[in-house]
Amino acid sequence: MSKLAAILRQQGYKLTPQRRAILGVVALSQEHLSPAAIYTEVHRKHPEVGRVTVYRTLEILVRLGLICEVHTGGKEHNFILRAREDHHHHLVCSGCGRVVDFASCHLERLERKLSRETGFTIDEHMLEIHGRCPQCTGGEK
Amino acid sequence: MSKLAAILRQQGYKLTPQRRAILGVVALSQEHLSPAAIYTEVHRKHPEVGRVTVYRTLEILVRLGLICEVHTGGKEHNFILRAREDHHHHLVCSGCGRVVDFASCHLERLERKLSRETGFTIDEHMLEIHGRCPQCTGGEK
DNA sequence: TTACAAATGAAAATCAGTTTCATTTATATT
DNA sequence: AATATAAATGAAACTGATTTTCATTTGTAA
Repeated sequence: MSKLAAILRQQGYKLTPQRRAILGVVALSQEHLSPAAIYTEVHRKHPEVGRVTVYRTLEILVRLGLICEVHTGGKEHNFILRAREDHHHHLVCSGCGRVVDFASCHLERLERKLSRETGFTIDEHMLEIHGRCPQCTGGEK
Repeated sequence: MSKLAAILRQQGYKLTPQRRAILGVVALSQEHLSPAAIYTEVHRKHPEVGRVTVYRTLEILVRLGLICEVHTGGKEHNFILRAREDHHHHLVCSGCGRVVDFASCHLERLERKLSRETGFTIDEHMLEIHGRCPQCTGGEK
């Protein structure tokens, strides 16, 4: 039984085949999780799993703090596995859409300063850098 | 003629009664603006103004840089009046939606490093910090 | 086994936002 | 003031993600 499954079980949730399938995909996912992507992936192997169940399972995972939502601005919800220690951001090419991850953002100093000056408790930050990759730099739009 | 109206006019946009009404509400608003809230407010006094026009007007204001979007996580879009023309970011309270501007982000070093390592030409960055303001820190939700 | 609360999924509902398109209108030009 | 016309409007239909409803199924503890 996977680690995620064990935690669910332990918290009193039933371990259905659908949930197992969803947890499997979530656990393996290295990227951001959108409900749609998870549904597509899960549904390919287990056509008996419905969209609603994906949403409900993600809801549970959020409630248990195993994944957390990132607010990317689009209309989809996006989640990331919380266990992952590798906090990272994206460098997006506005030419071809290529995305490069990067980890170091060194915003801690800034966050501490802001916290001190405003009294805010800082939870998270969203950083995205836009530019053009080498292939797109010379060219058109 | 209000300042916002003058700018619109100057940019070649027609000054319709609907737009005047919307600009009036936007100009007075101290908090962040959701399309729904603006529609409700405008529609109370001018029932002839439709939802679509609110969306379209907000779109223009964004295009002109007079308001900018903040990502608060809900499904609604949220905008704030952009008083300042210089580069700045937002610290958003996830409790009450209060927005504090801040200017220093010191991402130049990071951008140079990324540029060197990836070959990207960096154009801009998007940074938004989320947390809870002093009033919302102790409490519920 | 059995009992039953929990879980499921098809379909309908919601909700913010967008698109379509026939009609109206602000504004520049006579 | 009258006219021409591109821009603007709004009702209604649409979209796409998410949520709700509800009849049916199913883990799991007893």
